[in-house]
Amino acid sequence: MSYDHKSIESRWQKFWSENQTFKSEDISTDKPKYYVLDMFPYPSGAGLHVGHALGYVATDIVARYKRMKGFNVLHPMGWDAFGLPAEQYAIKTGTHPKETTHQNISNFKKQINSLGFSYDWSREINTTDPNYYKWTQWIFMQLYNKGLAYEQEVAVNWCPELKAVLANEEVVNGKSDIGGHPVVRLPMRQWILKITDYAESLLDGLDDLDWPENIKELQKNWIGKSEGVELGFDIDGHNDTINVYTTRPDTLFGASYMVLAPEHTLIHSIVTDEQRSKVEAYIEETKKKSDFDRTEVNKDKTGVFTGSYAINPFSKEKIEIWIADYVLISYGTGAIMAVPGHDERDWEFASKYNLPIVEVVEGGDVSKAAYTAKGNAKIINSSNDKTLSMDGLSVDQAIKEAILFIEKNSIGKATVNYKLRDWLFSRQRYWGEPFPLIHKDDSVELIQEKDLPVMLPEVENYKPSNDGKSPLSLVKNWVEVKDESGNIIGLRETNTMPQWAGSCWYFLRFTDPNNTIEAWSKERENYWMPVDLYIGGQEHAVLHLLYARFWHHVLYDLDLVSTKEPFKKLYNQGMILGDDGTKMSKSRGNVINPEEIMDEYGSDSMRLYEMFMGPLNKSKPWSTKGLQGCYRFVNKLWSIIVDENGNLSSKIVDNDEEDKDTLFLHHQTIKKLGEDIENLHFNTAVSQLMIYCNHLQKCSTVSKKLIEELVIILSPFVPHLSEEFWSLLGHSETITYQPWPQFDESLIQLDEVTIAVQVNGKLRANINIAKDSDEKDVISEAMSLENVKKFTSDGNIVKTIYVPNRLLNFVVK
RNA sequence: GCCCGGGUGGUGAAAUUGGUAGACACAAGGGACUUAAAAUCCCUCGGAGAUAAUACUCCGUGCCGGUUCGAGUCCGGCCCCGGGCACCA
Repeated sequence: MSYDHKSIESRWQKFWSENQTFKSEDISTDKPKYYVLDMFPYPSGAGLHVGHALGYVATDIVARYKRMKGFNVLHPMGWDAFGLPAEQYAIKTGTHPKETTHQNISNFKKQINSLGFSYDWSREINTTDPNYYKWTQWIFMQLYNKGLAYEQEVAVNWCPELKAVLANEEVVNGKSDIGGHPVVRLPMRQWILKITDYAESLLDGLDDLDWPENIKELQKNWIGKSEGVELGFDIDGHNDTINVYTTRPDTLFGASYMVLAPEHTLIHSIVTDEQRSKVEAYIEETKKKSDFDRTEVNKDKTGVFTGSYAINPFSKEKIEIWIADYVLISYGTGAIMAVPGHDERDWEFASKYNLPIVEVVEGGDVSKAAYTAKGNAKIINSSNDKTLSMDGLSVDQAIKEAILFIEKNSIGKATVNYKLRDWLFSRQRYWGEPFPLIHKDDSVELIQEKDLPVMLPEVENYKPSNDGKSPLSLVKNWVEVKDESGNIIGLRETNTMPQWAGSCWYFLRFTDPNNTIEAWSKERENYWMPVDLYIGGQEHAVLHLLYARFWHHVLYDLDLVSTKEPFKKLYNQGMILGDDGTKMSKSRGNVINPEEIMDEYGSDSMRLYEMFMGPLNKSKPWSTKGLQGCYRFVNKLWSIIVDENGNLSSKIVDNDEEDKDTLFLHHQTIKKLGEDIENLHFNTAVSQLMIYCNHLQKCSTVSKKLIEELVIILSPFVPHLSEEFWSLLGHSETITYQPWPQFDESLIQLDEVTIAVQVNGKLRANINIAKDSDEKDVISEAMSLENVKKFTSDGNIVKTIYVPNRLLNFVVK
């Protein structure tokens, strides 16, 4: 009988579902816990992608392995279902996003189940379910009460095409991350979360995390901490001072002009009548520019002189004050001291407008380019009788000296700045979580906790308006909040929360998904958190992964969770490319549909192949030929264990006698599989299984005990097939909770080893000799070989290097 | 420009972290079985040379140099590819 993957796989999927095989204990008193999590998907209409499967197979193998190692495993799945596609589909067709979402989820779930994943479906969650978003709103209330949510008129990233405001993280090169539509700056009233309050905390927490270095680096760069000093420059003839932020106070003597951002409020009071019209025209010009145009690095710098002067607090010289859009109002103080000698941007600007360039760090030629060396570079031209002298100091020393002087004379103080901006948290959208907020006259109030959730109302029109009002603003009887006698007491906030809100805490809800009294019980949270292993794509490096950490840090400070960091170990799966080596896309026609693959070859083969393709974190091209190789392997396994009549093969015997080679491979395979799964090196685990099975195929008999252990270690990779084998081997229970077999280290040791014999580092011969032979014996054996003699006879052996059981090297001169 | 990754056969990749480079698989070629095909099984498979020989020699992990008895692995300098950030003072 041939291997019929369809009937085997559907039979065991049904068995697992009916028996709730993978249900975790809420809290186990005798088993240690292991929480292994996938980044839950947005259930798109396109269905499951082979790239989804890659990460899910990896976590499933770990989950199944840990169960066999005696852990109480939490391996849940859910749906991050609020989001634009369902809403855009609703605008086009009038179908309620709820319906689209429902259909997509059931399709996704069907596809996920057909891959044989061991999820505990009793914990399934859906971010659009009021029983879930009730608690998303509740967490927002905690943030609000802690003073971390505020409303402000701000220049926002408005996308006219999507008719929505986007977060900085969602804007890429002046275009929307989703769809690539142009984004412009517009002032709008918005809800903002003070993530900047947690900049330091988020930076600190990274140190102890077992995350890929590049992701940590990405977050570090995004937070963008810089240490410097904020100091005031007096304005000549005014009472005001201009505050600037600099990381190079050592170059203060070289500050030969100043620049204010065009939005800077001081401009109007310092501009001279003579320059006023030019300055105002420039400000107007700036307003018209998109953020993208303004931050384009290679564009020509422009600016206008204000007519006023400031006094350099170190040199006491009068320097011109300009405005220019290369200075950003949103960073530092919105004003800079310009040091053209040692800053490329300032140099470019000074050259264009003929502003003085002063050399204060020795080593370059400031008439040709800015000289930006730091560290030990020497300070020159930096002394003044009235203030201080820094000549001869290194840059590092001068920075310290300058700060000391600045603080002592109350000119300014040492300051830390971050590139991270507060998180714009409202969207003019229907398909998102409503805010638990009511506007009353001039104030805003949270609703009562007992009134949660604020339900998303039914609407007829999902289209946002052109002026940035959410479709919810049209639902009068929802917006108006009335008291018992029908008087309007306030108006609901009509913006909704961004897509990221639901995913900021879903891993907490999985620990206690059906709790109706609280978001999670402290006890269960304490038992399960943190997530031990989190696998997903790299695209969330500064979005979901930073936002979720932010919320978690806040919850920790509020004593609502027991760990500061939510995800102990993070691992990024690589991308699966099309067989042409490019990204899979419909337009290229190189998309592989997992359903077709599973239909033809079975999900066990597909799982195995995705793991065998290469290292989990690397990008690699799909090859259906490669998959067929795994299919061949699976069939080979079948032919070893099952005979033509579908019974257990007669070569499997109850005899315990085994030859050394088989025992060696058997124990080596158990050891290697365990190590490889722990290290997420699934590709080498699969190849070890292939090596072992190639050997077994050649054996005339194999003991049943070995086959049983083999089937157990196979089961995380090919779970359906393994259950089938397990039952053929005479077991009625699932294989899921069989203990992982022990390996015997002594059987992995060979009695005879091959030692490479080198002369001057070049291989000249191999000798087979008893393991742990004396160095003397190895040398005399080696010396007797013709080829060794040939290369050693020309000179004297000056040195002999012996690596036991591995290598012998003669150094001949 | 700055910060991360990464360059190994025709292809996906291994290499116990300084010790026999190319495991395992794909593709290709040859053979067995078959009327034939599929499936399966066996053999060859980095390059060059040499041989009766799968005895042997030389070259080979992006390029150049260094450390070492010995380098894919460590150090210095480049080149190329992928990703991220980018007028952040």
